Formats: sequence, C-alpha cells, structure tokens
Amino acid sequence: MSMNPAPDPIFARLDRAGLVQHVVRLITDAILQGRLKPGDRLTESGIARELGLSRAPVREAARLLENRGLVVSQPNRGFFVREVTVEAIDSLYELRICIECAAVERLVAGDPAPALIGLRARIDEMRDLAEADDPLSQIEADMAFHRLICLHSGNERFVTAFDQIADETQLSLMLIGRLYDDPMRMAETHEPVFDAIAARDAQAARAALEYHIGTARRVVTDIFRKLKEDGSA
Amino acid sequence: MSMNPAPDPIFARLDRAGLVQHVVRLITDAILQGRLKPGDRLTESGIARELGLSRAPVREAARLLENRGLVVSQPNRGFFVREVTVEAIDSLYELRICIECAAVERLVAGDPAPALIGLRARIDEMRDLAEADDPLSQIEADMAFHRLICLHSGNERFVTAFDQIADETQLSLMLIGRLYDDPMRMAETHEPVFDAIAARDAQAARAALEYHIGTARRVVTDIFRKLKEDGSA
DNA sequence: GTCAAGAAGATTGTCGACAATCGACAGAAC
DNA sequence: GTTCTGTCGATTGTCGACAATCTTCTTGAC
Repeated sequence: MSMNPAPDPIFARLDRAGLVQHVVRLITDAILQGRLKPGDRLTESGIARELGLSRAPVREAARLLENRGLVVSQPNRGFFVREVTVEAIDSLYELRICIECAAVERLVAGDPAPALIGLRARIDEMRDLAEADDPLSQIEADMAFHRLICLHSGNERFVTAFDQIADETQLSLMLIGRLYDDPMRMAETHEPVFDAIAARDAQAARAALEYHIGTARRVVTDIFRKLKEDGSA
Repeated sequence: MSMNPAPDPIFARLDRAGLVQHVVRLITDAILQGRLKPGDRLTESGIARELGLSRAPVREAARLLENRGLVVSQPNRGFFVREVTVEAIDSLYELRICIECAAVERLVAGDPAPALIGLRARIDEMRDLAEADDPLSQIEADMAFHRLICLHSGNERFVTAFDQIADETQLSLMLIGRLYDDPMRMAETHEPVFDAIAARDAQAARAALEYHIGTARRVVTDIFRKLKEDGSA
C-alpha cells in the first residue's frame, strides 16, 4: 500500500486530451474576436472540414460552449452564436453582483493577503494596456481580476458559477468595444475595491464591488441600447 | 407581412428531440434513487448496450450530466458519479443562499401574486407526502418550491443558475434520506418564507429564506458528517 | 515476499457513413 | 395572387468500427 502519488513529474503532462479543448479555444476566440457574430450558424461539418477532423470533437466542443453560454443549440438545427440582448446583459450583471459580492465578503472574512498580489497585478496590467491602447486585452485583465476574487473566496463553487457566466460577460464587453472614453478609467474603478479588501473591511468591500459592477452594468446596458438603436435604424 | 403568430395550437408539440434527453432522465433517476452510488463508473459501452443504442447519445447525455454536476469526467477514463463531500455540500448551500435570496428579493419587488399559488401548492404537497411517508417525493416538492422562487424572480438567469446546482443539491438530500425526524417539519419550515413573500416584505423574505436554507445547511452537513464517520469507522 | 516490467483486456477518443429531419424552392389548386 | 403540397439539398442525429489509452493480470527478477 505504498501508493506512490507523484513519481517525479519532470515533464509537464502534455495535453493529450486536448483536441476538444483546442476546438473550444478556437471557436471561443473566433466569437470573442468578432469573426463569428451573434446569430451566426455553426455547422459541424463546416468547422470539422476547416480543421481537418471529424464532426465528433467539434460537436462536443459546441456542447461545452453551449454550457458556457457562448452558443445556443436548437434541436435538429444545430448551434448558433448566442444573440446578446440588453435584457440578457442586465440579468447577467445582476447575477454577477450576487455571486461576486458574496465571494468578496467571504474573501475578506478569510485571509485576503494571498489574493492582494494578484489583484494588484491585474490593476497595473489594466494601466499598462490602457497606455498601449489595447482594449481587448484590457477586458481580459478585467475578467481575470473578478475571477481572482472568486478564486480566493475559499468556496470553489463561486469560481465555477463565475466561469459559467464569464464568457458571456466577456462577449458583451467585446461587442461594445470599450466601456469608457478614458482608457485609464477601467483601472481606476477597480481601486476602491482593492483598497477595501486590503483594509480587510468586508462590508466596505461588498459595497465597493457592488458599486463597481453596478456602474459597469449601467454603462454597458446604455452603450448597448444605443448600439441596437443605431443598428436597427 | 401578415405573420400569423399562432393559428390556434390544437395539438401539443411533442418532444421529437427526446433520445438524449431520455437517457439523461434514466441516468439521473438511477443516481438519485441510489442505484448508482457516488464513485461508481459509468461505462459508455455498458449503458449503450443496456439501452440498446450506440455510444454517441449516451456520451452526450453524460456530458450534460457533467455540467449539471451529477457526474464528473476524467480524460481517457470516463465518467463517474460525483463523490459528495461535506465541504462540497457546504459550498453548495452557500451559493444557494446567495442566489435564492437575491431571487426572492427581486420576486417580492415585482408582483409576487402569480408565484404564491404555486408556492402554496408545493407546501401543501409536502404535507400530503409527509402523511404518505414518501420522503423522496417530498424532496422533489422541496426543490420545486425553491425553483419556483427563481422562476418568478423575473431574471431567468437565476433559474439556469439554480438548475445547475439543483441536481447536486437533490443528490445530497437523497443520500441522507430524510432531513427531519418529524416529516411535517419540512412543510413547516417553508411557511415563514411563504408568509413573508405574501406580505410583500422583501427584507423579511430574504431573511426568512436565508434562515430557512441556512438551517437546512447545518442539518444536512451535520447528518452527512455523521454518515461519513459511521461509514469509514 | 516485494516490486518492476510486460501482455492482455477493456474503455475512451476519433472517424466515416447512413438515416432522420429541416429549410427553401418550385409547382399545382383555388 | 395566395396558399398548400411535394421535392430537393443541406445539416443534424445516430451508428458501428478502428486507434489510442488506461487498467488489470501475469510474469519474472531480486
């Protein structure tokens, strides 16, 4: 009963289970970069042909993307890139507030120290990317910041819940391009949240995060409403 | 451009997309009825042979069950019925509190009237099932009650979030058999929640629901801890 | 007796093919 | 001109088979 658990992992275990995951990544990128637009159809055979593999892994990847909310499926009709509506975004942000606020409260109740390093790094990253004028990467840093809060909450289920809505959130952000006219704004709006966490004030942290996400919610929905009006006009 | 929207639907739309869904149902029942125990392996070929169909739909059903949390998959090793730990249950209930409390608050903020009928019916159902001594069906009525709150919250995403943790919650309840010694207790513990909703008091409703789920959380984890101790002793 | 190496069996990952279903178009009936 | 019906092409749903991988059992050395 020796049970050698890890006999010296010298080489990183290369993703031999990676085909499906790879397809997921490819489709995700295509959607988030706008090469696939909301409402577009994803034909299994077409994607399979382009990638030079069979329909099975493509199909499985599509199912995974469905559960992550990036695509929707209709029986006997296939997969489509999810249509984004103002109402959906609003609902999404309401759920985000509910989950992330609970997470940050729990984070501060525990030991926030390990999280602070990563959180600080993300904010600095947003500043750098603002100077580099790279709004897309900035959005990714934003998502990473919020994910870190869930990750260090001590309740791993907050992370899975966050992940299940993260992609759709990111999609809505990518669609509108940029949130604020001043690229530095994004980093600034995260500072109060960071400060409250660093001060180990659970109530203040919750309030700051709720305000932060709530503001983003208003800004995003407003911009999106305008976009829709122009689009359908 | 006449666009007749619904020219008298005489026939109910029959589920033509049923095979995978049917398999999902079968496996779900097997797990929730205890015929498949946590840790058990789900072999695609075995299930496919038993059901008299190919592996494809079985595989797809397993993937769906994975995202609903009832099974977990390991690359190149297949699917297993999810192991339930005390920590997982505790995390689960914490997330439930966070989601359902937000849902009930929003429900009361809107018009709670349409929800009340269904909620009342579920509580009555729990009483009937207590007399009939049917704890399994009672658990289903319990889940239905909580799902109704999310359903009538006005934010459909609360429902999807709830559904993604509902099966696992139900599994933990099924595993411990019955929550309270007195079967009537389950119905009783829902009354304060119902009353607060009926009174249209959002804060009271949130508090009542938080107390209700919080109590269940303590009871379930306690029972489960005892079960584990006996099991491993 | 313990442990490592190898063979055999079982199971998943992937593939190409067929059947069922859907959407669009053309033609007939009114 | 409008509406219904039948056909056609395209796509999904399902299947059986093969290759890659994991598990288990056996074998052999120490």
